[in-house]
Amino acid sequence: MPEGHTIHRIARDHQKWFAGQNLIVTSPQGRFSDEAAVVSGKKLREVTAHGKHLFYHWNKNLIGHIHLGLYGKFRVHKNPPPEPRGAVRVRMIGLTKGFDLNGPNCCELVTKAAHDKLRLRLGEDPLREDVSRETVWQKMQRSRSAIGSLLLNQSVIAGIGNVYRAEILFLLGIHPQLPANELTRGQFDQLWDLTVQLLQVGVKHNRIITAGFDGAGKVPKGLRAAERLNIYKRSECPRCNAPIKTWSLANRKMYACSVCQTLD
DNA sequence: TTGATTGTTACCGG
DNA sequence: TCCGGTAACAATCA
Repeated sequence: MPEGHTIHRIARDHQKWFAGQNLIVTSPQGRFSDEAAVVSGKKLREVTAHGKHLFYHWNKNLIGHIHLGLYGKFRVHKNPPPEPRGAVRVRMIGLTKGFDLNGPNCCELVTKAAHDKLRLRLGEDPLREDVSRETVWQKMQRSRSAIGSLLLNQSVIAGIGNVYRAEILFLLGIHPQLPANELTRGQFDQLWDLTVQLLQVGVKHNRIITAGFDGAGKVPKGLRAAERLNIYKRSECPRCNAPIKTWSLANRKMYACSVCQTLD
């Protein structure tokens, strides 16, 4: 389900709802039982996000690391919590509400050292305040990989997924197979600014919206899911009606307009 | 029942 | 070392 905007939204919500509280942490279906006991009843200090990774800081050296992968899902509920649905990996209960977590790719307790090491592996997160656009520019300059491949590479930019990749490249008229080191500085700056803008819109509205902006960049309201996107899962270009081509790039399905997005 | 999926990682070969 | 391709894993739904 998630790209970076979802994860940052969750971090923001969980920080607001649970930070400072002594959460009850359980693992109804096991697979996190020992870890749950370690942190249950301890005060949760802070919830942070980097790319698609979530971190629950109980203390300096005791950090919950969650990655949702393709299927991971949080279900937020008011107290008292309902019966667990499906294989609930971990359940946290705060003062007024709590959540169940199903199907995460990763759900573990890590030390500060492991947390730092993991974050070193990750690239720049456009949604974080400590982000460095120059680092991303340098990595792109050094890579002959297709730009459509690099955008999904979490060690370059952390947080972009398959939907944003297709939408960003379409909006800029860049062919996904363009080698990253052939991007001009101007193109890169455009790409970066658009990425930051779209991800921020995503966090604010809790959904991916890349279509229907007016001249002032105002976010449209009341659009159906299919109308919020330009090209992802479409068959015709909304701009020129040309057929949209699809192929596999970096192991995921790429969508691009056969006319608007050309090489050179 | 089948196939697809808003993801990541390891491994292999060029 | 870089890079692309492939498979494995996770859970849900149309």
